[in-house]
Amino acid sequence: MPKVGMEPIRRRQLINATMQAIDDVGLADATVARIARQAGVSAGIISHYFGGKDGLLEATMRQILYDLGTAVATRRARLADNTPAAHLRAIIDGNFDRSQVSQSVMKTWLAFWASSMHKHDLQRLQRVNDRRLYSNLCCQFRRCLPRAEARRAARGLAAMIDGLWLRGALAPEGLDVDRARQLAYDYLEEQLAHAECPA
Amino acid sequence: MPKVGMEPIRRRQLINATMQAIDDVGLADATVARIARQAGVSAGIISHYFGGKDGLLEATMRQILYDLGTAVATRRARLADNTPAAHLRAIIDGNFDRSQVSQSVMKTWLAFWASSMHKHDLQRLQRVNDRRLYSNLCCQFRRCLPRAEARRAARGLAAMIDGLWLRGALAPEGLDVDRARQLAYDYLEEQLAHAECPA
DNA sequence: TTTTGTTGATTGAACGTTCAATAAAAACAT
DNA sequence: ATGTTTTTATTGAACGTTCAATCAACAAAA
Repeated sequence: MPKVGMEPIRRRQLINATMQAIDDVGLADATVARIARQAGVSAGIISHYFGGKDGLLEATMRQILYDLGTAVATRRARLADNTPAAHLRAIIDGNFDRSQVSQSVMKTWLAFWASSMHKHDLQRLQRVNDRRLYSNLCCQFRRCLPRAEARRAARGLAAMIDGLWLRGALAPEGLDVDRARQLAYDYLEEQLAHAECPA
Repeated sequence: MPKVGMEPIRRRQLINATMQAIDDVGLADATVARIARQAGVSAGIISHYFGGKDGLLEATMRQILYDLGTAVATRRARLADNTPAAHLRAIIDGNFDRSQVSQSVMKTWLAFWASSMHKHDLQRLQRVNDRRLYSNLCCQFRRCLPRAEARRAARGLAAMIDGLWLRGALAPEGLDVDRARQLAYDYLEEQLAHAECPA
């Protein structure tokens, strides 16, 4: 089976297998043996490509963050108009696309959230993402709100997005994407209602 | 040291030690040895009083849920007036009191959230709490909103509360309780703005 | 003396990592 | 084309560590 250029393939395989394993049995029971089996490879290969289990978990979180960033960036790139509202809706959409709003990605997110509070490497990654969301929101609100109110609105919308997302991850029936997005839209509109927005 | 009636004392000690250990090193590294050391007792005592580690973790989550329920119930019991708004504010207050908004409780909550997705016993507990919050909110909104809109408002406010709470748990600077509560209040007011509320 | 509470060494299972062995593809030589 | 060597990819058994659970022994109160 050995061919050249297997590295990117195996890395992707193992990252996907990690998410699937976390979805299946949770981070605590996602052993290297299970992940490897899920990917259809041997356990030793994980250390070979990622240096160890920690490296694989970090790479998995990086992948998720990258996918999220891409989802947001893509929607902001092809925007109908340049209004703050359009940008903010694109950010909301990106966060609720999340490459895939699959159960496995949401569960993995939640597992990493909990884990990142004590693993320094993961915490760094998580902070970057958190700040990016807040800063993107704040930047757009700032275009039609005073600084203090822009911050307030950004904090509120960020909390709303994460909250909808969290409850979707925890609910057995899963996340109703359209309903969640609508609630975020509604909140956004209220925040902009009393603002003087440029066209 | 052995005296009669140690059971409730030891149980409380070990539950508190569990939260402290989770705060210190996370659920994954909160071993029975560590928890027992934190409580100043031997490791064996955990199996004696809780049947095992799982029993201790479930008891810890139960305690947190109980404290939350108490915090909400207490505030709803001594209400200035009987308006939906007053009840809803009491629910918000209770959720942001949470007996203590300490880092250890928030971290423990988050750890249990992640864990509850794969441990059946914890999932049951978590669902009960989730439904209780939603149902309490919905019930009050229902007093001045049509059913569909009451549900929408309840979902939104629940998401806002959990989201603020989640972001507070993840933020290194911790949760700014007053600011979070104010954002929840603001959202509540917007939801009630277009409603016909009884006095 | 009996009961209740507690200890901590021991046990066995499970885990991540390592590494010698292996196998196939690629490169090279003929 | 064919045979040979080198490189790359992969395996899986063995190892050392860590952990939760157990239980015989013990201590203090009743």
